[in-house]
Amino acid sequence: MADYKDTLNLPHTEFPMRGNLPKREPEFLARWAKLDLYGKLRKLARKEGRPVFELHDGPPYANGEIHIGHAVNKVLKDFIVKSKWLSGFDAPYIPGWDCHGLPIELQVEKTFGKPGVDLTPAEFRAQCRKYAASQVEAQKQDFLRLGVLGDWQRPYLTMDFHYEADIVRALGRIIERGHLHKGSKPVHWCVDCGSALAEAEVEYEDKTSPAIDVRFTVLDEEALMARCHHVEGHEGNGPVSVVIWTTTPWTLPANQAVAVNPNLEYAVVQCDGVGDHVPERLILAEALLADAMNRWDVQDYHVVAYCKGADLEGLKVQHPFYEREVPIILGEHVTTEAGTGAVHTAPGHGQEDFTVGNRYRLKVDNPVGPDGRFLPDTPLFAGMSVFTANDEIIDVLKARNQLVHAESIRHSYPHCWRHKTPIIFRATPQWFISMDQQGLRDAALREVGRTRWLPEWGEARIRAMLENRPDWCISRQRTWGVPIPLFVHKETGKLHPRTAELVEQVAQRIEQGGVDAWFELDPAELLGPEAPDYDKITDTLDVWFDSGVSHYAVLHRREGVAHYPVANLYLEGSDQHRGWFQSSLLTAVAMYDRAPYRSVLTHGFTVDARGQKMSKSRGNVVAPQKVVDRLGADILRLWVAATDYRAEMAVSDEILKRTADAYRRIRNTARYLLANLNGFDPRKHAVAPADLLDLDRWILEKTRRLQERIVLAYADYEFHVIYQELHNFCAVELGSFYLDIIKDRQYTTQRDSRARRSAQTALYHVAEALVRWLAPILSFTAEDIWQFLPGKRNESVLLNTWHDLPTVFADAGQADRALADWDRIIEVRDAVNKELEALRVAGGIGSSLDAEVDLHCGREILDLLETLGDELRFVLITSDVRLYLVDTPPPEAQHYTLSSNDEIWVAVAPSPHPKCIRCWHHRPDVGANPKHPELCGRCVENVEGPGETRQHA
RNA sequence: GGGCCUGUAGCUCAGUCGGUCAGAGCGCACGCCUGAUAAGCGUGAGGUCGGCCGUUCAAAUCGGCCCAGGCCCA
Repeated sequence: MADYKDTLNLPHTEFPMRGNLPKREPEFLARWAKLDLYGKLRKLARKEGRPVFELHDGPPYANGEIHIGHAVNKVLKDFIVKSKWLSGFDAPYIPGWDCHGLPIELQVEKTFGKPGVDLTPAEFRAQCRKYAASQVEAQKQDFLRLGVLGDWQRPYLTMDFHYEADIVRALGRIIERGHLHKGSKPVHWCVDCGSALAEAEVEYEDKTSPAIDVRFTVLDEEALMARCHHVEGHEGNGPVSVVIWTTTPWTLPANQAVAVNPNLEYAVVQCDGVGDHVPERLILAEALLADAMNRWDVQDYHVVAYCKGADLEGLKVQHPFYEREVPIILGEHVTTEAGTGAVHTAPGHGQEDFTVGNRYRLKVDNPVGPDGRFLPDTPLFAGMSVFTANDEIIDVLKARNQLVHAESIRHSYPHCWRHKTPIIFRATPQWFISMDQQGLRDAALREVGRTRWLPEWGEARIRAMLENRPDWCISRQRTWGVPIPLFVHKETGKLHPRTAELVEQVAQRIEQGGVDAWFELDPAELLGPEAPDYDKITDTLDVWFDSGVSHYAVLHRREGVAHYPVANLYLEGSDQHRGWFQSSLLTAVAMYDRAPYRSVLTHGFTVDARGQKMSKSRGNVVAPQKVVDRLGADILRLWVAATDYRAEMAVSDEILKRTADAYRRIRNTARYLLANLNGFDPRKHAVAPADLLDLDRWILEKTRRLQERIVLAYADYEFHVIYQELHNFCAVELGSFYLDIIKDRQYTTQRDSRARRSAQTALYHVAEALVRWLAPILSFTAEDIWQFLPGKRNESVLLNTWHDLPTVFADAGQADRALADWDRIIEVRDAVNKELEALRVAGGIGSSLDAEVDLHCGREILDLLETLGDELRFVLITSDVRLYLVDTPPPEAQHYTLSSNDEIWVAVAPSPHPKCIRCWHHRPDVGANPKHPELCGRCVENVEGPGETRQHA
């Protein structure tokens, strides 16, 4: 049997079928690094004068390994940046890190001990700086490994000296514009440390505390009773008191109000013998009435009136031992979990009290000193330690007949992690950025309206937060942070009159020597002889302020960008509505009266297959490093692309496996394109659009239209749409139709025939387009493909823009008609396939080429199919097709109605003819040429004649 | 407890203003091919559209309640 294999044009490529990504991706990373791809792109952009699109990076915190959420965030940004490059933009990307703050301090403390105790603050800061740098380096390696393109040589770090200096300058500008406010706020306070504690330094342990019920006597009984609904018409008798319950009697000297829940039902209860008290009326939440009476051991009581908590607002009550009238206020934080439903409120001693107190403009009184003792001017309790004062206060209450009941309880209470001693809440002086004193809130809300929020609900979210948020407390009492470099007059408490100038001088010093330049500064250097009159503030800034001014320290500073710091896009997780989006907005509005971004895009959090959050304790964490090592970064990237990131993003082994399946399909499709482009030189062999076969025009038009959708989807950040389109294109249009059909033409026609070159021309354009579509997402794989594509090309796919696909139809109308015709042909093919399958199951055939088809058609569909002539058999991949105008279709023919309402009857049968060993079609003319007894006529012509011609497929 | 959001086949996603049997690809099952072969092709089976109650001639699509989950607060 003669072998005709070498007369065929079989596909061939060195492009490997398997990606072997974990091993090969690092090779591409090395290429890109050597090439300085990012630098080259920037240079190219400048040369071409491209418009800038700036995605400004939100800095991750420089502590710990990156988790999958970091990966998602950076990969999404990378999709956008790369797609912008391909769309012809100059898309700089400067990655950043957030480097100051408590978590790093805690890490450093673990190793080196406490600042000011085990090492000097300056030494401590040096260690923090070193630690942060090491974390940045480690995270950078992981981000790089994901294939994220950016200026990794020069990232921004909030601890860079110039960044630190700009933080100070930003603060200076905000102060100049009148937003700074000095106030006080309760913080966790350890009386043994004599200092504030951060949330992370607080441990909860059981503690025994007094629990007391205290009378706050209502001053205007009539006003109260007027607000109530009375029971049985009588009002009861005796004094009226609201009863509060507290486990911290020592906070009573600072009391400024009594809070009730506006939605709860309150009862006025006639009690004629609580202890040995005279007849009286007590107010407490109805839901807690039975509990309280039980606690107080009172059997004899009855309700004389009811009211809603909201009805009590504004009534005045008498402080139990001071000459002080305090109001009843409303607070949702008041619950019926314990107590009386009335909460004594001391804004200086509790977070919630502070918040609700702000609303009512209550005084933030703090009679307790740093050592936990009442200040000397505190009546009754001066000098006493708060915990020993508890008993004293109970005695005073008793003596004044204001104590209803006292007992002890055991409950969970915050303790200092160092001393293991109970801590207190104590108001301390702090610095705030005022939301309202210079209209910051309103201006910020206005800017929210001028920003595009994606998804749209982001606007409602941040708006609600801004409307309700309190002033921004920007001061911290920490070591590793940027100083609030202010001088405050010892007598007047006022800022130095030359503050603006001084801040700039400090900034310049910090620019040279980092934050230590302030901490080590002798005030006399700046203030001269005035120095003794001023306090040098040693507070540090909230780290949210650090990252919040990146629009100034990064965008504003970078050359080549417009002078105002407005980024095209910020992109972070949806938690940043409270975090960075807000801190950036507030600082930018405070400094410039405008938002730092035009658009804000958010993504959801990663969850497991069941939609539950990831945590070590649940054991459902997916580590990006593991995914990269096992499957490759491109698989991780493809998963990110495939998932609609606006909601939660589910990851699991199965999901990643499916992603890897999809990857393989895409990769193999690309591989097959390359394999069929073997020997194709686009400059020499490309067929002019007018000379292309119909089927090749079809795929080119399909490709052109798909590209339009893909480019649009990139512009809209709809990556999951791209994934679906791309995958379907590979599987459906290409895999099961176009590529399957052109195999015959590719393999059997002559190497340089128009038939074959036409298909290669189409394949070439498809490949050129596809590799670019892939590049932002499957960056490694696209680069891999790029190296194998025929024709002269530059070093990286990213150095190009979307492929300019040829127009193959005269106009859109003609293209529409052609595509619609092919849709009908595909439906005919589907019908034929069903019949072939039936025949195959019945054992009549194996390959579809073993069969012949008889098609009985209505007039219109017949006309359409006839235009393909003999080439219809290639479209159906059968050995022969016979067309009939429907008359009386044979009984074995199956009837089909197309969606166009065309009707066809399909009959298939095994071909009676011998099989051509070269093209595998069964033809009557096999063996007609004695020189080639096993070949069909067309193959003979292709082997040693002029070669067959094709028009359509 | 509050604000914002999510819930369509095993997986990832479509389902425009409520109206032809709820779609696609993958996966799965079965078959074919062996000239894309740790590939490719064909056929097929999978869904109470989270649940309940309403509005409507008609709801995955509108309203209410509930359940599950997420982010941010309390």
